[in-house]
Amino acid sequence: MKRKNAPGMGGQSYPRIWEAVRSIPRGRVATYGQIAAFVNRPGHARLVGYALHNLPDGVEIPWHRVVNARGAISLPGDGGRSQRELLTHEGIVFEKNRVDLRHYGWQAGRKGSSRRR
DNA sequence: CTAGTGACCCAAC
DNA sequence: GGTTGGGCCACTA
Repeated sequence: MKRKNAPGMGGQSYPRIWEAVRSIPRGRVATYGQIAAFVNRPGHARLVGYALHNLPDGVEIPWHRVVNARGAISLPGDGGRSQRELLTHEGIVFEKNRVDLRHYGWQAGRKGSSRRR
């Protein structure tokens, strides 16, 4: 099948992901899976990571509000530390390099039922 | 088209 | 509780 594998075109999914991330309210965090689902791409959490890595500069995107399913920062190196600082500044409470998705997670509002392992 | 990679996720040891 | 491995699929060269 003729696939448009032309270089430079890349994924149009990126803008969508950026918009979703931009939709994250302050004081809240979203997981890669959540964003992936938001753009109608269930299971493609990696794509979100790709998009964030290819983040365009000049646009205000709260990428620091995006964490992995465990509520931890995946970005290694300095970026991770910066992200923690930013989130803490937003009012997010970090528990040993982890945030409580029950309270800070986007769409968090689940009662009681804990879904973990 | 093939091959390699990855800001992930989950199950198992 | 942390560590290892495999899988998934999109994107790049």
